[in-house]
Amino acid sequence: VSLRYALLAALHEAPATGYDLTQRFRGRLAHVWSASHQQVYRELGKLHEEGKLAMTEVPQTDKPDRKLYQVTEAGEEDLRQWLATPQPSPATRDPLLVKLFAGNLLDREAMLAEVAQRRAETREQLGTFRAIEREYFADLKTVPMHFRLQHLALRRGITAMQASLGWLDELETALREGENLCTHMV
Amino acid sequence: VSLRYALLAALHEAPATGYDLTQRFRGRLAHVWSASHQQVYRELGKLHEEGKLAMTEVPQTDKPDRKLYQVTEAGEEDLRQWLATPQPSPATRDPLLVKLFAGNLLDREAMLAEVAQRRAETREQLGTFRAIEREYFADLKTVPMHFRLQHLALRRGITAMQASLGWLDELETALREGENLCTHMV
DNA sequence: CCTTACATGTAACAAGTTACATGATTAG
DNA sequence: CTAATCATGTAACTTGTTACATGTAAGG
Repeated sequence: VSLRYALLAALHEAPATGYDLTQRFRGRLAHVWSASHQQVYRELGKLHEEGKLAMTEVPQTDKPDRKLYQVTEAGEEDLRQWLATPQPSPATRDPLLVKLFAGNLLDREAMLAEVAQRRAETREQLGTFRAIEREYFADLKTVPMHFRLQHLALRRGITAMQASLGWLDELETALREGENLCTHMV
Repeated sequence: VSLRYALLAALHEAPATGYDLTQRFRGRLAHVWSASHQQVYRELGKLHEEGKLAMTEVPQTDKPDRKLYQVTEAGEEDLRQWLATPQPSPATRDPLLVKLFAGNLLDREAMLAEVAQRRAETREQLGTFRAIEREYFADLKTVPMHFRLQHLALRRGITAMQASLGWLDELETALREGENLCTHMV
């Protein structure tokens, strides 16, 4: 149920359109929450219907009109209540880890390629997170509370990516070592 | 689409019933994949219908009969093909991180309570993972390949939990410090 | 000419959650 | 008497993904 609250929180920060929100979920908020534009538009529609969001159409020439959403009092109250309710930790579901349990069916070369790909993705993510850190959290002196918490959230993303890279190295080493030990990975 | 392959991989390791698989997803495999018993039974039914799994009913006295599943050749081929296909990295979706973006709506006491709860859950998970490590991976000398890879998967879970605990400490510190700086968290 | 950015959506499907349902046995 | 473990499922719902649909403008 958290998508709606992710939207409410993001709109509480600053009013935005569905398009903007989709961008945020792929940029600054990628380590926090993710959603496709279809999900975003659908949920915004629902929230608006329920009176949790107010909508203003902003006409544009040359480009399609924008629908700017902002949180209503009802929406704020909803968000406040959700904030007060402890949320369960998210479940882990990583297909790469699943593969490690396939034993002798695993193909070393394919795995090495996948590890390389995963590493590239992870490095890129890490790069964007660091760029965000430089852009938004350069001055660590002037720290209002909400700023510090957002920075902490970002640090979580950064350390997670770093840990991931370290682990991928270990995995690669193990896969390469195996080459000398046995032809079929049994 | 990965649930079916998580099931095929788990059944390739050792034939099992839906009940067994559900237990595995909550125990040894919790850091790899998770699924509720409803999901497991549903997917097993489909896989069996499609001929990817063979099923044997094992009558029991005193307890309900068991339905033991094992991977067929068609299932193995399917799994092999999936293994050869690179899978996307999983998206992050953590409601606790969402909360950090709610700014002035956030209630410090509620957050501290939630952090404490999350820490307790994480510590427990870490405990079980370590127990598994002691039980299954005590002798690091005798290492067949598939064993090493499973150990690596487990190490991933363990280090993730440790990193999580460290971060929760940082978060708690930040929340407490804020108390001295401002009454409302703006 | 082709792709990217801007900006919105619908429809169908797959995956995951929640609630309900049954029924015996064992341990506190 | 109550709860937990064993063992299976159905039904309804919510969430997330994939494919399809439209239309302009700018940049390489």
